[in-house]
Amino acid sequence: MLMSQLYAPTLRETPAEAELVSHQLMLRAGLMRRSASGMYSFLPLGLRAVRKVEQIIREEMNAIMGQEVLMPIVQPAELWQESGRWDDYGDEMFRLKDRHSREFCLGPTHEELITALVRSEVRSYRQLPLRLYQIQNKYRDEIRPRFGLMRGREFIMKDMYSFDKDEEGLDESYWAAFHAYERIFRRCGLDARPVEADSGAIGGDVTHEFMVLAEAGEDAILYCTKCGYAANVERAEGVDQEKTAPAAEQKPLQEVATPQISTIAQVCAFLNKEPQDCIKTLIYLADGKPVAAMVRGDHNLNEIKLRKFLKCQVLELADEETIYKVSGAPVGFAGPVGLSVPLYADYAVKHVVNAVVGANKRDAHLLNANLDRDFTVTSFADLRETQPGDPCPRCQDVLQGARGIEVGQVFKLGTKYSEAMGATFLQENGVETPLIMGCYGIGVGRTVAAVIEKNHDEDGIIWPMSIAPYHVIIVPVSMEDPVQAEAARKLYADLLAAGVETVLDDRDERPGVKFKDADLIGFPIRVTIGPKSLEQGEMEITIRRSKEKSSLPMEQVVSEIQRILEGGDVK
RNA sequence: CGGGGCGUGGCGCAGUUUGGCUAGCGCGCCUGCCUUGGGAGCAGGAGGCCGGAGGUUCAAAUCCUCUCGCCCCGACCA
Repeated sequence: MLMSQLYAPTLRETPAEAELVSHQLMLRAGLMRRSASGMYSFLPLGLRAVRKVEQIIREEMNAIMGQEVLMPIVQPAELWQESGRWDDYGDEMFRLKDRHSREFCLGPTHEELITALVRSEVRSYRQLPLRLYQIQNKYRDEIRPRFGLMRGREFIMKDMYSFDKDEEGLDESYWAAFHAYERIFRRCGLDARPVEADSGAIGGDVTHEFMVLAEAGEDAILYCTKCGYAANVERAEGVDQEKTAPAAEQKPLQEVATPQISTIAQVCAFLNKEPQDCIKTLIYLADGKPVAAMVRGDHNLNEIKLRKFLKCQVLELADEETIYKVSGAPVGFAGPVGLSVPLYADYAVKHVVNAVVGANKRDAHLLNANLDRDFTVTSFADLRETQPGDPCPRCQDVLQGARGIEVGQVFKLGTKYSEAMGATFLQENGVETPLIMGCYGIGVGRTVAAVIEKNHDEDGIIWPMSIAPYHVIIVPVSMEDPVQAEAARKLYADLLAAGVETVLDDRDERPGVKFKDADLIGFPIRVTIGPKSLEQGEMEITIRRSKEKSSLPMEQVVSEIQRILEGGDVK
């Protein structure tokens, strides 16, 4: 490709719309442009990187017996009504009607479609296992799109669906996908670590997310350096610890006036207490019924855990009116003493002695509240959000915290969709059984963004060889000089002939401009052709990542580049 | 949806508080000269219904009302 022809409009200045480095660089390097909030057009360079990631994914999916299919973006409402998700998905689903007023959506995912596709064709265990995948645009009307490709409303996703005859089969499919993911991300030059995760709306119990550790990541994860445990904070288990400190003496319960003081921070400042001396009592509506949940003052409640524990569909913080009705006080003064609704407490609450709690009375708190003496709880459970510094649920060592970009997730779905949609097969013993499913997604655009997030410097992108839009850029210092121009064109032709993806910067620009663009776009290898070295019959190779330069005789350039390419990535 | 911010040539911004002359600056773009190992220099030039609609006024980028879009923080998610 000739640089003069390549549609890669680079920007000297950073567009105001971008916050994240990866987003800024994708715009500056001319990889993509925004068309609407959360929607992007890929330009040639960006698309080439995307295609390379897709190709790696295809190879690894095919290697585990995945077969590629392509399903529509526009999906009929009926299928979603069958699974119940037409209502569950809510505002996040892009919905539309055709001219006959029939309802459709832009697919946010494809479980329904694939299940429908398979149920009409798979009849027997002999046809299993079946692993189908597709790479397709998906649509979610995100509440807040942000960070360029990290959270768009339109995004490219690979998803594979597995269908097995039993749990063992599902397990095999699951781990095959799991290990394929490890290979995929490694090939993309990413260190993506699997963490235990919550399955969210998709359903299922066993699931891992693949996280690229990065400050820009939207997810918080916890991990243990000793035993290797790693989990999303949404999922990370809390530990029911034994009491360590000797029991302090229980002081008498006492009510204190706390006018206008309702948050933990305010209470602590006012009463000269520490957050861990307090117990937070939160009033929730679980499927419409009020319940109370308690965590220690320095802890946060994990709503996912509470919802699972209560086995309810909808869990939301109670409105002011309900809180008043339940606690007899405005928001901020609820406490366990004398509360009549079911009361669930996090394990850590067990060990708070002489706690500060709300008095269930406006502008008042209680000092020295103690479990059993002053209040009882309906039951204890793991309800808090686990945080860095907490003990590891596996080995009790200290958990570390980090932020991560979720580039992929694997789920064991079980029979949620096959059952709802009647996708069954006949087992060997003739019994009709729902297919056992798994699903496995990778955000392709997000993966590209994560690669850039982890591979850049102040000058621009540093592509790993495996997904670089082009491998090599040839930069003649001046195309005006016929000797340089001739040498550059010859090298260009030779590299193309050798199958090396090459761009020749034939623009009539000063060398500085060409170097800056080359660095910004991030070609892994640059060949500089200048008058001085050319006199010696030499050219100069610069490695983008290390900035390492070496001059060598021009007839050796092609073979040297091939050597570098065969050596895999240039780190 | 709540909170905050922003819409002025392709990009980055000033001007808006306190209405007033032809709407500026840097970068980019076009032409010419010159220059050629890290975003050169000089000269000339093109390009803007100031997001949109309505209103106030002799006069609106500037004041008022409504509206659309975009970004950031939060609740949701690959």
